[in-house]
Amino acid sequence: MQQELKSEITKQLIINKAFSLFYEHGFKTTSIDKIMKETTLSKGAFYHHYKSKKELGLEVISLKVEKRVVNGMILPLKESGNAYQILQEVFVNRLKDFSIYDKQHGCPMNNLINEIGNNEVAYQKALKNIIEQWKTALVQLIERGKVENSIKKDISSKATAMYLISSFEGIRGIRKLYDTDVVIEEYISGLSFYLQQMKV
Amino acid sequence: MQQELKSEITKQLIINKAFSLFYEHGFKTTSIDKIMKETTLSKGAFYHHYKSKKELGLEVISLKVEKRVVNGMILPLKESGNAYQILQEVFVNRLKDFSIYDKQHGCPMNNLINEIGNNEVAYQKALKNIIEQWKTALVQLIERGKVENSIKKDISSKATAMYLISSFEGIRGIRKLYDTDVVIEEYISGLSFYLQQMKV
DNA sequence: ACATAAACATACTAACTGGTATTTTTTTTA
DNA sequence: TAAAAAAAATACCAGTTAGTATGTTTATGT
Repeated sequence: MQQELKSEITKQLIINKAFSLFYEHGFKTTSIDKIMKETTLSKGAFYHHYKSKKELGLEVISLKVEKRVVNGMILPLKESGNAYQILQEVFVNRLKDFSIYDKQHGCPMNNLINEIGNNEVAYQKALKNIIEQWKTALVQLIERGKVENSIKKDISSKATAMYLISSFEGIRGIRKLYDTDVVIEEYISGLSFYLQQMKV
Repeated sequence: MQQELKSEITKQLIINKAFSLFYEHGFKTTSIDKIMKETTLSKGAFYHHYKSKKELGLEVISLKVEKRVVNGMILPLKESGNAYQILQEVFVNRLKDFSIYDKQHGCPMNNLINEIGNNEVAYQKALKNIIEQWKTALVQLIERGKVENSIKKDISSKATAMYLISSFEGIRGIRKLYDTDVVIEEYISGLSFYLQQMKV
């Protein structure tokens, strides 16, 4: 039982270090050696817990990357309150709350989508799953807004959800190229204008 | 003079093959060996024309990637006609005209932004330059629309331009995860709704 | 036609890659 | 407490990486 715990702790250590390195340097250029040097464990330890780099990648996506999006962008949508206001706050606040590091390094999910999104079907599915969760939560919120009469009834929830997600992920990438927040401020201004028209 | 031409032809050959391989497999995982195997020339030939992979990467960005965006998204904005209509057509038609291959592989620029956009300042600058050109062209078109009275005068051109670019690049990435055009159709629907509100 | 230089080829290096085989250490169980 | 099993370490492998050193071939200018 103590062994089981130890194993779990080691796996978590590997996953956490792997996520950080993938985020900082990309997936392909982060080697198992580099990850294990960070954990101060050996390569043998890695291949005892994981059968391949691919398996690790999938765990990092489904545990770390997904959790980040769920906590930052999905759960806040499910809180009670005015749907329109929640929509506005979540997108704007999240963007403003990012650290400089996170702004410079973009969205971990979006980085992976664009780096390995068309390499392996398994990665594709894992990443798509996150997008679908996000989309579903947005659609639910928008539908809620229609019922409570804070959002216009004639707009397409799915289209709006998809457009919101696209623009958010897009700006997260583009911001990486800049060293100021100007593009983010412009994005927020464009977003606000977009949101306003769906306000009832 | 014949030599100069030969040199230019070889460089173009290398750049073209490099672009295709970067687009298909990503920048980091495409080696000089793979590129030169495609050209049926040798590694010696490569290092005679380029001093490093980085130098090649920068040429691919400034020649091939930039040209693609200029031809597909920027030049069409400068044609005469109703500004609002041009905006709508360029974004929607471009997206619909992509081949299956291009949909599956995303936007070459966006792929690079997310793969190497925070690695090297040189890459950052080259990619940012393309975004800035695109943004400028969009701002000009929107301003033109305001003058000719096809676009509302109270909207921010810069914010709108940035929001349009963000969402376009975002959906190009997300589409890589899917095997149907559903997300693209939703995006177009969301975009149309966004555009409608700026119509005078 | 001959020296010069450009274009390209061949052979190599040292570091790094994902992964394996084997051994040692630690924990569990009977 | 001894055998079994899990956790981790060590040493290795074959293939790949960007880049270099040193050639050979081809064009150019005199």
